[in-house]
Amino acid sequence: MERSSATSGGSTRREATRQKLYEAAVTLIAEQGFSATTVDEIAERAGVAKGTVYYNFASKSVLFEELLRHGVGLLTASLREAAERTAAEGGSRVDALDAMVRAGLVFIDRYPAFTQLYVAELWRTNRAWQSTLMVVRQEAVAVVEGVLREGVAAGEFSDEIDVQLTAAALVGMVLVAALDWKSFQPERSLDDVHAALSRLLQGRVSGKG
Amino acid sequence: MERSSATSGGSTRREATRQKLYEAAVTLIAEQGFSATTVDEIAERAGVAKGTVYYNFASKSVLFEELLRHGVGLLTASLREAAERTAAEGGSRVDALDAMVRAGLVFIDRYPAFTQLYVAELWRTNRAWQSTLMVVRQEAVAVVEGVLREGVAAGEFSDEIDVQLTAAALVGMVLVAALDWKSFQPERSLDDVHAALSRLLQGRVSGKG
DNA sequence: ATTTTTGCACTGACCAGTCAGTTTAAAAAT
DNA sequence: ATTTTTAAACTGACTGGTCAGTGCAAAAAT
Repeated sequence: MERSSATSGGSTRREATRQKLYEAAVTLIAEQGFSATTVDEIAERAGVAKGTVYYNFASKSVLFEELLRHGVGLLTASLREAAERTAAEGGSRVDALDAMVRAGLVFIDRYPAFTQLYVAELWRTNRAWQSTLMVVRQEAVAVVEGVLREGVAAGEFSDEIDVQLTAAALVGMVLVAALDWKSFQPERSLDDVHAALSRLLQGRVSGKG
Repeated sequence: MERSSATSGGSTRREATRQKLYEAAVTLIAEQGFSATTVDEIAERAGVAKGTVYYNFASKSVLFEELLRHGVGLLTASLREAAERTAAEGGSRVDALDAMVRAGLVFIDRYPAFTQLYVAELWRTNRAWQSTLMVVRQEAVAVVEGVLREGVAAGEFSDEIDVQLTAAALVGMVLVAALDWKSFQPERSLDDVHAALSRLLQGRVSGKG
């Protein structure tokens, strides 16, 4: 298991330990919440000594904050990639929105525990990691807002839409539908769920279809 | 003795105390989460001794469960009323959906803390009140599903829509948009937010408008 | 040789739940 | 009317347990 360090000083062993801790923490916190999850549990599930947690992270809160940043970083990158790919392929803004819906679903499909945890913490106030959460939320929502704004500028969307609120509503639509999917109809395919949301997104609900 | 408890107003001493405890608990738990909120805090904010909490509720969890039931009961009643009123006035199913969106917004406007708390707990697993939450969620979503199903039967909605998933998506849309409203643009009026969501609901996003 | 991990004992703060005793107010007795 | 009785409602100090974080010497990995 030798992994030569192409990058500077950063040790690979340490990184692997941190990754194990992220994975252990994310599922436990998703299930139980931050306060109800103990550091001993996290260490045990990660197969690591408690001292190692504190060797790698300053505190339980810091571990959680870095976990949040890590996870949302993945989501944001994925959304951005979807929007850019669509644009490069000459798709419309609606196509871009649709591609982002799918990217969101793929993310939630792959990291359901992280999504649960994120939703559970997002609207809390008076918490230590409040500011981290705000920053990280804004990065993700901003990608959606960007596409909406471009669409309005290009005359593709009505200039009467409320960009900020509409972005929030779209994110909510995907988030809640996907969590419902995972919780109550896990046997359904991603394509299936995507198709249902596309229909809603494009207003193809009314009418006999 | 004979506490004349049947006075329909429900204004026995005990009932008043329980109400105070609900109000104290809902804001604290919304801010901090269940585990991070102590019974001492709840008692203090309610202006009551800790023992009183345990005189009125079997445990901290039971207090929370009854709080959940209480709150979702209000929401469900409100959604149902909105749907029925619209039908009685001869409105279409889209009108009913729209009225329910507004009822949801009104509820969140009035009980923002409850909404926060509800969303934060809804998708958690392995929690004591899991089953309570499921039941209570289903009651609320079922109202939306009912309207969608009627609409499909009446040919008002496409028979290709996925009722369950669409209902979840609609609930999510309103929930997330409203929490965003309260968190980041609290100065906006309810009508304003409602208008933005109506537009999205009716697919009036694409096009120059 | 240095970084990282382990194992484990320890501390001090914190907290859910208990319980013996006190207050409240309505009913019964005088 | 006034006093006495009763049961429900409430109080708050106390207990037993839990948990984040520490300290450190030895071991393992690089």
